[in-house]
Amino acid sequence: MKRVQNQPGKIDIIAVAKAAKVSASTVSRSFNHPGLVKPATRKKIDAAVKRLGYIRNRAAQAMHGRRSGTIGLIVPTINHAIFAEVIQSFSDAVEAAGFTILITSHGYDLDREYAVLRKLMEHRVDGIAIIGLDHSEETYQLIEQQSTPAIAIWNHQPDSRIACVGADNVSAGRLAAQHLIDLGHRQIGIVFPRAAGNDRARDRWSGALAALKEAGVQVPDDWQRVVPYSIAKAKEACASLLQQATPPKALLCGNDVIAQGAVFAAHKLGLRLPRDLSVIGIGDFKGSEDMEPPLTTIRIPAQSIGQIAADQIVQMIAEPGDDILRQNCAVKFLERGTTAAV
Amino acid sequence: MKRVQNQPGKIDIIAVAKAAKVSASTVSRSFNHPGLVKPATRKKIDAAVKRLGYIRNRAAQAMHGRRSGTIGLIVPTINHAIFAEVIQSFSDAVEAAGFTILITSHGYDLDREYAVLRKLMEHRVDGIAIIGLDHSEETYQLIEQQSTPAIAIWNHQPDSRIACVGADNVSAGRLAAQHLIDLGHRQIGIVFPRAAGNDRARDRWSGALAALKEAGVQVPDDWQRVVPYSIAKAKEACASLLQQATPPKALLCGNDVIAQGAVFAAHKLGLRLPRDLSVIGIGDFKGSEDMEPPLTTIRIPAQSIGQIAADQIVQMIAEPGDDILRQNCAVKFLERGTTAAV
DNA sequence: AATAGTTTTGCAAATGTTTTCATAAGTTTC
DNA sequence: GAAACTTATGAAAACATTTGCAAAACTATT
Repeated sequence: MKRVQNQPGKIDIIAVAKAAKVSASTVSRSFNHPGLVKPATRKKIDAAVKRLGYIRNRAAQAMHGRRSGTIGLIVPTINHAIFAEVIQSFSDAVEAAGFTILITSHGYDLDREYAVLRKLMEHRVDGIAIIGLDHSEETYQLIEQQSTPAIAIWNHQPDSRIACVGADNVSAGRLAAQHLIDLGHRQIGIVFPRAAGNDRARDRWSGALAALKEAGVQVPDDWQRVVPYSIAKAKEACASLLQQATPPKALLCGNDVIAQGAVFAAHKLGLRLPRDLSVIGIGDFKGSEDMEPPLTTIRIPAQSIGQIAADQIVQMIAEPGDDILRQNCAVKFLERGTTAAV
Repeated sequence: MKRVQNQPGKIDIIAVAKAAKVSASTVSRSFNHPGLVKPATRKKIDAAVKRLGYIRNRAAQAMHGRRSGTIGLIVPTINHAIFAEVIQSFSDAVEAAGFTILITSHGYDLDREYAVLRKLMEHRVDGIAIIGLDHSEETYQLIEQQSTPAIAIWNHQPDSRIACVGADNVSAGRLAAQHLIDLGHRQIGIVFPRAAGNDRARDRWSGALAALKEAGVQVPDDWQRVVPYSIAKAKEACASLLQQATPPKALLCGNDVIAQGAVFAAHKLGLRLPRDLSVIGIGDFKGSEDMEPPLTTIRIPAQSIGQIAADQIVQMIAEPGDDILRQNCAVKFLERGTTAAV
């Protein structure tokens, strides 16, 4: 039995070719190298495409060593203000260049990170962007071995193993601590996220500690808290910290989410900011500026990091080279309403 | 010149087959139907895979009418707390089922939405998830014509053109208004996002207005504001609203972001919540509960909407059917600290 | 009007996998 | 120890494209 058409709904390039009375090669060329086909022919083809509702098959294209047209993005989680911002700007810039992003999250689990990276590679992404520089040896090896262009987003390190664009978290931590010191604070509490698998947090922490040490400030254990990335938990932890017999007069927070929790905790306890307590965050997340009082913080330019990273990876895909590019995006101290001299 | 290998770095299934001294078919089977190949052979193959660092090529698989293993997700923007939450839960559930998500955003532009949808279809996604039910005719036609399983996330409508899982925004709006009315409020201000291309906002608005009308409450133009989705802008607009000669005693906000802006504006003006002013939001975004005071709001269960939608689309991909499934996720009124009787 | 040059097109091979069918290799069973 | 099954493997076709090469169709030049 000869079928009139392979499948009723199956419109492939051959169907288009037939409808336009040309060969499949010409149709393909008309898409990929329009200059090589006569305008009149192209018009016939376009008409057929429209009439039949044909949609090109990237999977089949990808098989020819052509680009898949996708860039893989690996993030710890989508559901945090800070990553949302960088994801958005990265995605916008990458889409403007004609790519689509395949996004995966791993919940700060390095093994899952490796697994999702593998999956992205199965999809033959043209490039990989990944948050941070803290990855398992396996992960790095896979990237190197596959020679897929890859870029780390979010922090800068002069000796990074792969290309990176981001900020220097050590100096972010240092800057935050220095500000409190400059204001004359000596009774300083520290509230940070867990450092394991999170180089951002670790770097900030070490930067802050270094500055504090240089200034001769000691932070007793009672004034330190490790909290997850959550306003509620941070609020709770800060409340308990501040309700001690001798509470600190300033709180240095590992990021703005924690700082927001700290501000709310202070509100709740009836403390007036910045008179009774100074709070400083790191990150300058969306919303930090709009709080009451507006949060003093160290700005990490998420939006421009995302965009620069996108431009960079697109560039690396277009013309692969061997040198590892590293770009440092300056952090910036923003004095707002939550800190004051002691 | 005979090449020893196609390309130095090109490890395909044939290379693996050679290394394991079996045929390519066996290698393929070993991946896709492990039961059909002898354990000993499988072991040899696995060893070769590992040794050569082979990574399967989904693009080539997809060509066989096999699944591409991707699900397309179209959102207005990633960078909003509320979508971030639903994206995250959707993505988690979908990944658990072995899929990866291709994500695109269109910035509330219906034409771009169509364009990104097309792009997703070029990538032969196995299914499509899209936020809301407000789409261009073109978009709907493309979905129907391609017969790709599709689901709308975020709002429920009994007569939706495609499957949907979400909440009823009309009753969310109604509930919010009713609460203020029940508390005895009559002087109520309204702050909403623009309704164009945003059926969520429109529905909430009409629900709220209906409830107000039934209660005989009139809202003068002076007490209404249309603001973009931004804490800063909302804060500003609310501040100006509240600084009028005769300000309202309650603010009904189109979503929690706006409500947060309202709360900060009140703080700034020295108003005490809920004594001097009541504020209610809609959404229950992450963080709303943790504010000071905690925000009274109507909860839209983003997390479970995302998850149900994911399960649903996976199901639709596994066994396509003709009936359109619609699931309503109940909204829930949450009385917290920002509202009080007049 | 024939030649040389250029532009446009089609044929066929190639891409990396899966799958159908056939065959080879093992097991039972009598 | 042969016959009848069962299980494991390989060869080749199929999938939807792209592309190198060569032929065909034009144009320009003499």
